[in-house]
Amino acid sequence: MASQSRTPYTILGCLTLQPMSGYDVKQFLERTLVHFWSESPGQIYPTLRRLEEQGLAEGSAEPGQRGKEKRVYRITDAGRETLQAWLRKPAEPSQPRYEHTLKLFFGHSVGREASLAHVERLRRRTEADLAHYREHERELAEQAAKEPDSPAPYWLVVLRGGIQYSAMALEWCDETEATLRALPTQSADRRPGRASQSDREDEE
Amino acid sequence: MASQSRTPYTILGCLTLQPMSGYDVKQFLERTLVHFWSESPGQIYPTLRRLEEQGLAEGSAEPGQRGKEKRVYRITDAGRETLQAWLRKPAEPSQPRYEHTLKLFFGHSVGREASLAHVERLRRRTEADLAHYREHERELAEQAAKEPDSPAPYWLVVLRGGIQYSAMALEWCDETEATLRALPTQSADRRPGRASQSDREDEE
DNA sequence: ATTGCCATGTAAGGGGTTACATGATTAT
DNA sequence: ATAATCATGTAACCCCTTACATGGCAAT
Repeated sequence: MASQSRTPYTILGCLTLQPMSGYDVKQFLERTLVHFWSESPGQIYPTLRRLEEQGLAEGSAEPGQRGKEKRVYRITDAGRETLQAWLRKPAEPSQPRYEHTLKLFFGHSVGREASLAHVERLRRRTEADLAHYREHERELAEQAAKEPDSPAPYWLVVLRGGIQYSAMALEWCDETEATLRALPTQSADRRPGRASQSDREDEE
Repeated sequence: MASQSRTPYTILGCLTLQPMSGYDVKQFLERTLVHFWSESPGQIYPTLRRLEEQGLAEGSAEPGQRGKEKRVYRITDAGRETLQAWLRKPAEPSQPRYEHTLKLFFGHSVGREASLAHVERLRRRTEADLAHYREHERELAEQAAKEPDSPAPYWLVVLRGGIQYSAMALEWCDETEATLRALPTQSADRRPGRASQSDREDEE
C-alpha cells in the first residue's frame, strides 16, 4: 500500500460486494461507476496480484463460463480493515481538468461561434448522460427500498450527484449561450493566422 | 505537437494575453484558473522551450524585477494559428475522478457516520470555494462591461460555471445528508476488522 | 469458418506532480 | 542575519491508458 493510488481501494470495495475476478471488477465498474470512477485493465490485474501478496485478498481458480478458467478473489479480514481505514480518512480534494472549460476560457482567441459550438456539444453529451442516469435511478431506488441493509442508498446518492450535476450543466449551457450571443461579433474576426489588432505592432 | 497534452495550448493561450515568462504563466494560472485548470512547473518550463523550438513562441532575455533575469516568451503567428486550430476542435470528454465520490460509493462498508463526515468536509470546502468565486465575479463583470474586446466575458462564463457547480454541490450535500440520516444505523456497526454478516460464512 | 465474447495479462509510453538544486535580491 | 519572493530548471517517480498477445468456447 503506502501509495496514493486509489485503485487497490476501488478493487477492495468491489470485493466487499462479492468475490470477483479481474474481469468481473472491470465489468462492474463499467456498468455502475463509469461516469464517476473508472479503472483500466492495466491497473486491475497487477493490483489484484499485489492485494493477494499483501494478504488483503485471496485468489482461487474457478472454472469460467467459457474460455479459460477464472481467477476469483475474495477479500480477507485484513483487506476489509485496510479498506475501512482508507474510507474513514478524509478524501483528497480533486481538481478535475475539463478540456471544454479550458477551450472556453481562451475563447476570445477564436470568437463566439467556435465557443458556442463547444457549448452545444457539451449540451448534447450532458443530455445523453442525464437520460442514462435517470434510467438507473428508478432501479436503485427500488432496490434501496426493498433490501434493508444493501449498499443501494450509497450508490443512489452518488447517482443523484450525477443527475444534479447534469441538470446544473444544462442550465449553465443556457446561460452561457445567452451570454455569448449577446457579445459583439467583432472577436469572431480573429481568423486563424491573423494577429489581433492589439498584438500586431512589433510583430513581423 | 501531435501529443494530446494540453499544456502547450494552455501556455499559448496565456501568451495571447501578453508576453510571459514561465514564472508569469505559473502565477497567472494560479491566480485565475486554479480551480478549473492547473499546470506544474515541471510541465511549464520544458514546454516553453519546446514551443520555441517549434517556432510557436519566441523567447528573449529581459531583466527580472529581482533575482535572475527573466526569459520572456511572446507568441508567434504560427503559435496563434496552432492555438486557434486546437481551440476550434471539439473538446475531449473528460471523466474526472472525485475521491469523495468513490469513498461515498463504498460507504456501506463504514456506515452513515463516516459517510456523513465526508459530506460535511465537502460542504466546508465548497462554501470556501464559492465565497472565493463570488469575489472575483464582480471584478470580472465590471471588466467585461468596461473593455469592449476583452477576454473577460469568456473568463466570466467559466467562473459562472464554478459558481453554479458549487451551488449545486451544496444542495447535493443537503439532500445526501438527509438521505443518510434517514438510514437505519445498523450499517454503522461494520467496525474495522469485523466482517459483515452476509460475508462471514466460509471465512476463517 | 469466423466473429464475438469470456478471460488474463504485459509492455511501452505518456502525462503529470513533487521535490530538489540554484541563486540573486529585497524587506524585516 | 534571515526569511520571503523572484526566477529557472531538472530528475525521479508514479499513475494510468493503450495496445497488444494469448487462447478457448459458443453462436451464426
